[in-house]
Order: sequence, then structure tokens, then C-alpha cells
Amino acid sequence: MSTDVADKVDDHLWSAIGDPTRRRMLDLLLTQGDGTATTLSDHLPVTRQAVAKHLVVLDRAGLVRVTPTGREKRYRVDDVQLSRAVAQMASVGSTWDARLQRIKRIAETIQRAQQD
Amino acid sequence: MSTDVADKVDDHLWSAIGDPTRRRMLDLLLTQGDGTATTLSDHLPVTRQAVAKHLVVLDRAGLVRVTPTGREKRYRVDDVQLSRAVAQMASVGSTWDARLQRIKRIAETIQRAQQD
DNA sequence: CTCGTGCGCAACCACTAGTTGCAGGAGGTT
DNA sequence: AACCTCCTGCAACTAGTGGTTGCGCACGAG
Repeated sequence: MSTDVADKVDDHLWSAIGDPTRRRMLDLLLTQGDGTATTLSDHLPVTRQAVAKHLVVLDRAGLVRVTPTGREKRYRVDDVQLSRAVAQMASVGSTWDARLQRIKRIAETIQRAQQD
Repeated sequence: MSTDVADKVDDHLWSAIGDPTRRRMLDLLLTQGDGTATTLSDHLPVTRQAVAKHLVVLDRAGLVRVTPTGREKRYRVDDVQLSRAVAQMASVGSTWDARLQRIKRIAETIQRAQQD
């Protein structure tokens, strides 16, 4: 069967949002508009260096864009790419939902048949 | 701010479905009804041992249930728990979507104000 | 009983998330 | 100009994980 949902997702994107720390970083960037490695690490339980590494990953996935201003580098979320990521999550979710419902329907059919 | 979306998700669940191989395994279990480590590895690009390790992770996350039959162990998806996982993905997705739309609305407001 | 097949365990490799420590460069202050 | 501060980047090290190979064991079918 070629309807394998795993084939439809961009693994770089998915693994980028798969990490809990990176999800929280995206969350912070969304609520605060922008941020640097240092300001983000203030609101996270990890060091600045760890945040910097995650920012590299997010940048490679295209989820953030960076603008060097003076001696700091401000990051902010790339709306389009994050929308794509959200769409992929929704795609996987709806696929699984559909299969679960199909299974449920079959189970009910069997149960009804046994009651007759 | 307590609206942090990362606080709402079960990290065990999320990291379980975060791995591409595990997603494909769930997919196979959904389409085929059930499977063992060996039968799953036939349809995957990894060895049986790797699959077995993933099955442990999925089992700990509650996403699959196992029934030993004879000398083999048949795994199948736990519908309720997978539904929970799907719901969490949808939750994160809709939260981000809402924030993106709020940002977009603000941006449009600013642009309109500048044009006046 | 024997053979085959499925499972589990152990050792090993590669990569990633995290840490600490240090060097360097841009900005503001005196 | 000199200095101090603060943010960044690089390097080395640890812990955990996804993956492999190899082996031993047990159970079911012939």
C-alpha cells in the first residue's frame, strides 16, 4: 500500500519540531516576536550554547530566519514554513484518525453481526 | 505566560511518534491490523532488533499492546492512546496556527495604518 | 527428535542533546 | 584611545538513542 503517511512528511521539518526544547523555542519566538540565543536561554532550562545549536537546526529546516543586528543575531519564525509544518502534522493526524475510525466501524459491524 | 503549548503535551507520547521509523511502524500496524517484530521488519529498512527496540518504546508510551501467541508476540495499536496522540498534535498545530494568524492580522493592521 | 524460525541479550558504532571552558569581537563609557 | 561588558562562536567531553552484527535459547512444526 502506497498510502504510507510517513512518505508524505518532510523528515527535516518533523524532526525539527519533534524536539521539546525546539518546540518551546518556537513558542517563545512566536509570543515574543523575536529573540537571540541569549534571551531565549533565559526562558529555557538549557544553556545558551544548547539553544544556539537548536537555532542552527531550526535555521536549516527553514523554520526561523536570522538578521544580524550589531553584535547580536535576532531570530524570528518563518511563518510560511511553520504553516507547512502545521499542515504536515494535521495530515498525519487526520490519516491516523481516518484509519482508527475505519477500524472502529469494522469492529462495530462485527459486533452487530454477532448479536444477530 | 502559562499558554506555553509545550506544557500541554505528553513528552513520552510525542517523542514516541516523533521518530520516523516508529511512525511507519504505527502505520503498518494500522493497515495490517497486527504484527510481530519480524513481520514489521520485513516492510522496513531496519533490522528486526531495531524494530524490537522501537516496539519497547511504543509499548512504554502505551501506543501498542502485546499479546504473546505461541512463540511469537503480536503487537497491535491501542486506539485510545493513538487518538490522544493525534489530539495533542492537533492541539499544538491549532495553537501555532492561531498565533500565526494573530501575527498576520497585526502585520496587516500596521500596513493599513501606514498607507493612511 | 530434530530442525527451523522467532525472540532476547550483549557489544559495538554514529549521531545528537547537553554541558563547561575559553577566545574573540562589537558597543558603550570614561 | 582604553576599557569593560556582553553576546557570539569554537572545542572537548558526557549521556542517551537509533542502528548494526553476532550469538544463544526456546518453542512449534515436521
